[in-house]
Parts: sequence; structure tokens; C-alpha cells
Amino acid sequence: MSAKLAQKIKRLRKEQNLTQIKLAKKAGIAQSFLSNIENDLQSPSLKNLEKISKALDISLPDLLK
Amino acid sequence: MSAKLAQKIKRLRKEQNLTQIKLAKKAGIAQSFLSNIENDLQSPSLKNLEKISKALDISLPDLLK
DNA sequence: CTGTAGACTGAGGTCGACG
DNA sequence: CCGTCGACCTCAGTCTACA
Repeated sequence: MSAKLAQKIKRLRKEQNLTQIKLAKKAGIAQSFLSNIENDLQSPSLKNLEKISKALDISLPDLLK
Repeated sequence: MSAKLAQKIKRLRKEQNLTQIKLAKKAGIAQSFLSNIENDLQSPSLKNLEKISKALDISLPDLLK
């Protein structure tokens, strides 16, 4: 669906030297779920997107651009 | 959770003279579900938010601002 | 026209393990 | 460190109906 979002999350995570486990923990979601999101296999809910954007220190609208 | 989004959707819908049924149909979702979203009783998925933003002729990031 | 309710299905999401 | 798999459970989202 939205493959760009997946790539952006992965890119931002790596730029901040975070592992999937660290980011997942920071965002309060499961690592396996984060992996699925980064590979565009699952479409997260608004709630979880907000958590992820906060964990990446970026606003939700910006994350979706 | 995000009450502002709910209000914004309702506002934009009315500005475009759409009923819940019309907008729901245009977005491909159920009217009862749209009602719940507009009253902040349910948190939609990314997928459905995209559908709604398109039906309202607004970009998803802008809808979330 | 809208809010709400009940009953239902499928997707979102967890946890743990492993190559 | 990451991708994936299976078992599991919650909730998003459906439809129909009604005040």
C-alpha cells in the first residue's frame, strides 16, 4: 500500500543508529511487527503510527510526507 | 486519542455538503464506522484514513495537521 | 440525517523461537 | 541483527436496523 512510509521508517531508524528491537521497545510495539511494517507487509493503525513517529522524533504528518 | 482529526473530518465533510452516507460511500467505508470516527469513538487504520483523505480531496499529511 | 446497538469476520498486533 | 512462522487474542470494520 504505502511502501514509501516503510522505507522512510527504516531509513530514519538507521540514521539514528537504532536496531529494530530498540526502536520497537521505544515505540512500545513488537519487533516482529516493526519488521513487517518496514517490509510493507502490514499497515499499522493510527495509534501505532503515532507511537513510531514519536519514537523517531518526527511529527506524524512529516513522517507521512 | 486524536479528537482533532475527528472534528476536522466532520468539518471538511460539511463544508463540502456531504452526508455521512455520501462520504462513507465515496471513501468505501461504512456509515456507522464514519460516525464513530467523527465522534472519536474508533481509531481508524492508515488504509482507511487514506481513503477518507482522498474522498475529502486533501492530502493525508494535511488531514493530520 | 445521524448515533447507536448487536452479531459477526478478518486484520492488527503480541509473544516466543529460530535460522 | 533481522525476517519469518505459528498460536493466540483484541479490536477495527462490516451489515442491518431503529429511534
